[in-house]
Amino acid sequence: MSERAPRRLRADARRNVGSLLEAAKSVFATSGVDAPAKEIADLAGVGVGTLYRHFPRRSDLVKAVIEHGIDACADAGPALSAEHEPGTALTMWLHRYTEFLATKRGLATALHSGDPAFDELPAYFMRRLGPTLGALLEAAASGGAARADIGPKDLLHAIAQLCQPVPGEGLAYNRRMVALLIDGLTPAGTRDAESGLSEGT
Amino acid sequence: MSERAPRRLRADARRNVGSLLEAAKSVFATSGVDAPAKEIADLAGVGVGTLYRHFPRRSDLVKAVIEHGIDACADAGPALSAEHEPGTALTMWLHRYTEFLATKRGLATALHSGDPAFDELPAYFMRRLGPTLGALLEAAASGGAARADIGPKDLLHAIAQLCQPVPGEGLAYNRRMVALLIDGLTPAGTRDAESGLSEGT
DNA sequence: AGATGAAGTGGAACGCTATTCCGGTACTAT
DNA sequence: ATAGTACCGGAATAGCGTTCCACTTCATCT
Repeated sequence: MSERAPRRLRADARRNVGSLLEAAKSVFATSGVDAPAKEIADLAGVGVGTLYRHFPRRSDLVKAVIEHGIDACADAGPALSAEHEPGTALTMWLHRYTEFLATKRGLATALHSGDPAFDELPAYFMRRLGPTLGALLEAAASGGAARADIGPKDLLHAIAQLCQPVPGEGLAYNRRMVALLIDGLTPAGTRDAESGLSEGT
Repeated sequence: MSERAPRRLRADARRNVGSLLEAAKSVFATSGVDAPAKEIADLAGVGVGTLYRHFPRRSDLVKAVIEHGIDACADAGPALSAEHEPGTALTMWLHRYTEFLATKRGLATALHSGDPAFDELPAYFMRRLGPTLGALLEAAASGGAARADIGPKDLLHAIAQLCQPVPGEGLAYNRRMVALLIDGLTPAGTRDAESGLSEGT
C-alpha cells in the first residue's frame, strides 16, 4: 500500500533516468510505443543496459512517460492561475490537458491494451488531476466565468472520452469536439479568444 | 474502388486461406494480435511461407479476421429473424454483436493504432452491419418490441463505445453496460429472458 | 585528499521472431 | 497422361529484446 523508501538514486543515475524519460517521450511520439529500445537508449546517450536497469519492462517506461505527462499537467494548474484570471486559466488548462491526451495516442492505446501494469494509472490520473482542475473550476465558477454544476471528475472523463481516436478522423476532430465542450462550460458573454475553435500551429 | 478480378485461386490455396483465417482468429483470441506467425501457421497446418504469401503484412491478416467476423455477424441477422420473433431476434443479434466486439479486444486496439491499413474498415463495418441491424430494428419496432426513435448507426456506435476496454474492469463490465442499453431499447413489458443481465457461458 | 566498496554503466552475446527465397510439389488444363 | 505453372514448405537471413558481467564512477569513511 505505502511507498517503498527508495533510497535516493546516485546523481548520475538520476540524470540518466531523466534523459531516458525525455528520449522515450520523443521517440514514442515519432515512432510509436513499439520503437526499438536501442533508438531510445541512443537518443538518451546511454547503453541499452541502462535502459533495462531502470525500466525492466517496456510498460514501466510507458507508465513513467504517462505519469510524467500527468505531473506536468498538474503542475501547470497553479502556474496558470497565478498568471491569468480564473476563466482564462481554466480554458487554457483544459486545452493543455487536451493536448496532452491527444498527442499521446499511442500511449493511450497501450494503456487500454489490458496490460495489468497500467491498472493503477487511472487512479493516479484522478488523484493528481482532480484537485488541480477542481481548484481551477472553483475559482472560475465563483467569478462567474464557468458553470458551477459540473465537477472535475466528470469533466476529466468527458474530455478523455472525446480525445479517443475516431477512425477516419484526425486529431483536429477531437480538438474541435473538446473546444465545443469547453464553450458549453463557459457562460455566453464570458468567452474569450482562448476558448474558441480557432487553431494555433 | 471496384473489386479486382482476382482470378480465382487454386483449390488448395483457397483451403489454406480458410485454415489460416480460422487459426489466426483462434490464436489472436488466445495469445493476442502479436502472437508469433509460426504459431498461426502451425495451427493452420501450413508453412510460414504460405502465411506470408497470402497475408504479406500482419495487418492484412488482422483485417481479414475482422472482416470475416463482421461478415459472420451480418449473416447472422437474417438467420436469426428467420427463426425467432422480431424482438427476440433483435436482442439476440445485439448480444451476438457485443460478443464479437468484446472478444476481439486486441483487434480493436490494433484497429485504433493508427495504421492506415485499417482506414477503410470502419466504412466496411457500417456498410455491412448497418442494413442488417436496420432490418432487425425495423421489424422489431413495427411489432412494438423496440423503440422506433433510434437508428442502426447510432446503436452500432454506442455499443462499440461501450465495448471499449475500461482499465480496472473486465469484459463483464462491458457486457453489463450493453445489456443495460439493450434493456433501455426495449419497451418495458416486452422484455424477454434474452435481454437480461444473466450470463450464459 | 585518498582509499574503498557499492552503485551504476555499456555493449557483446544469446534467443527468439519476422520475413525472404527458391527447390520441390501438386493442381489444372489440354 | 503430360506439360506448365501456381503454390507450398521450411531453411536461411536479418534484426530486435533482454540478459549478463567486467569495467567505471560516485559517495563515504578515515
